[in-house]
Amino acid sequence: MDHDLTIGELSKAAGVPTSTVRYYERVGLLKPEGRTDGNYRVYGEVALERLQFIRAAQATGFTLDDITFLLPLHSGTRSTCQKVQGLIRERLADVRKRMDDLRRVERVLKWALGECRKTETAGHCEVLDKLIQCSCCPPDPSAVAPAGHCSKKSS
Amino acid sequence: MDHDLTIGELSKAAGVPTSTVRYYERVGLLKPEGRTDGNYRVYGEVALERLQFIRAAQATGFTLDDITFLLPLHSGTRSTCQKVQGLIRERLADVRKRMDDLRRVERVLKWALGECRKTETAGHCEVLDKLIQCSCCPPDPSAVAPAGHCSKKSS
DNA sequence: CCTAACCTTGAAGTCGGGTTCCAGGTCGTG
DNA sequence: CACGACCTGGAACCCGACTTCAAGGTTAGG
Repeated sequence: MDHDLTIGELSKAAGVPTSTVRYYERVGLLKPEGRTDGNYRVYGEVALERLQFIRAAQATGFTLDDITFLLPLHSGTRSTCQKVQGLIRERLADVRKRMDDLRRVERVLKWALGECRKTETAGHCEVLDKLIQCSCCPPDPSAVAPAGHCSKKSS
Repeated sequence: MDHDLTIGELSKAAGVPTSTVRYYERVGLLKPEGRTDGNYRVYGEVALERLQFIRAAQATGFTLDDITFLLPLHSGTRSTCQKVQGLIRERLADVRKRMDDLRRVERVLKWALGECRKTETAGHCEVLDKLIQCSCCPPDPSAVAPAGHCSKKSS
């Protein structure tokens, strides 16, 4: 193992386009170990791990900028636990806020679905008018706000 | 209450820059109720609610395009309950998937935080190495993860 | 009446995270 | 030694979501 990889092999192995790998190099995230005689990039296993780390970190919501900071930690540097913890806590707060928002949206959508079923027999689906009024997207002003269906927190 | 708002008041109330409000108007998300004699935009309470919803939805990862999805349906269609329900259900599925993803990420981050504290004394923060191993498997399967490095829990 | 704070439009700029295009150079197989 | 598949650098382009700029109009307070 530990056989060297071309950029294409690396890309394939990590499921990332070569263009993206070169882009990561441009922004300083992932350097090749060296070059061949023909000036091809040469990567080792470590690069694959790094690349996978980058994608994983991205998937958990870290920006490339964050990752620039995380990477040195990942490979070898020590005892910056405090900084790492700070970053993790930030992400965590972020995640929680997003979950709250999602729950709100879910509540609205669920309500809308039920409402829609109710009005189905009426021949005209009015739920969107209502949904629009409490959530988004303007109807014409004539249709505005007959009821307090939005403001309820419970019920 | 329900007094009209200028764009500045609306912005302040929602915590969104006026430039953004105008941008939302440009892309068809939020129209003013009308204009004053001096050609100032006039908004009502409804607009504030909409704006807040837009921001909440955005924060959960919906694009502005997603948020626009109700508009075409709204205008003049009737008895489209089925279509509407389909769309709502789609969004709902979407929301739930996002919540799952978020929960997964949250779990990983929480674990990482605890782990980080544990390994602190070891002098080297190893939590990131570990984070790689459990946090992969991205939301978009096409993007990453060709082969097994996701499923292995230890290495 | 003057001034400062607010508003108007349209166009251009920014930023993150890439992708695409060009004009070649290199490798391995028949 | 020719062919296609791969690689090279650099620059340009793309998209979403804004922000900023320029040049001027409106409005409230002193």
